[in-house]
Amino acid sequence: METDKTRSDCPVSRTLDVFGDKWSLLIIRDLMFGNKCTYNDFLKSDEGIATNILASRLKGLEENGIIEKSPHPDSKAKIMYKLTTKGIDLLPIIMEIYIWSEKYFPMSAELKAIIKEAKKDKEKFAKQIAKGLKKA
Amino acid sequence: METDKTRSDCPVSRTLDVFGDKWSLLIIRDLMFGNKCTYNDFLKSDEGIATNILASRLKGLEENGIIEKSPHPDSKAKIMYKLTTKGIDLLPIIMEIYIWSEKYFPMSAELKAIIKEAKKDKEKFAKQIAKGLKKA
DNA sequence: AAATTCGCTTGCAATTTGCAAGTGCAAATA
DNA sequence: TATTTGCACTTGCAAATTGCAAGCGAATTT
Repeated sequence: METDKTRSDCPVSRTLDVFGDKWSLLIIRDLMFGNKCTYNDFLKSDEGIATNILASRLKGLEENGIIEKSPHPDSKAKIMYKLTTKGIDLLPIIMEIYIWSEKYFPMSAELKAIIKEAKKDKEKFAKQIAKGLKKA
Repeated sequence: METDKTRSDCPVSRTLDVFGDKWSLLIIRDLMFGNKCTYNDFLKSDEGIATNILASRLKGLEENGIIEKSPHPDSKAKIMYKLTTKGIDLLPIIMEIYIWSEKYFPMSAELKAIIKEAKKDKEKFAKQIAKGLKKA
């Protein structure tokens, strides 16, 4: 998952080099829907990512312009990671993963309800979430 | 990318264990849009997947019910891999990857045109492709 | 002043990858 | 009929990546 592994010029292959990896996708998901934004947030999150892997994925995502660092409002010791526009544009992909996920795995009624809502008008839902992510 | 790495019961995490990996996604993509269906098709395709990795990914995808083997009409020596319904349901995800890809990577005018068409009515496009995949 | 929190880095064993070569069966060719 | 080719893998091995625990410097809290 480091940069520039493919010599393939296939755009999809290049795209998957950027974020087509479980941990990268989970980080992106956490940023979009998990209310998580610091290194420790990601580290402590359910999935159990190892600290060095987290660091390497954050680096990769930043190098590829998907996320960026910014000062955390609470403290100078903290760093806030946030999605760039390029990263926010991944929303529809993550949404479709959730939709597939709901069809094939058990899920809380709460989450099911949100997904049901999202499916009703995907674009509207995406825009709403994107707005929230941009203003932050 | 073998089965059951996560003890996490997060459905998205479990989903990404099934196909959240560059090679798995490229195989799925090849099955959907690449007109590829045999081991050698995948092996010779642009991305340059190693033969052992290909075997392991095919195994994983089969175990997870995304693809299945079937006899090849041309020859008894050949095996035809095809997407199950569960696999075909991944179409919207792959489509969104293409759409993102088109926004951030150079791409042939031909492919751009197809994506433009797909964006006009995603559901219709998906249904069309799904129909083609099911009948085969 | 001391302890804790934060965002990492480092070391190391274990797993996974990538590459090349090989295997066993089916089918086409000589 | 004998032989070569094509197909779907498997195997061996070096190199890279992972997962885990421990450590580290700067900022913050006590």
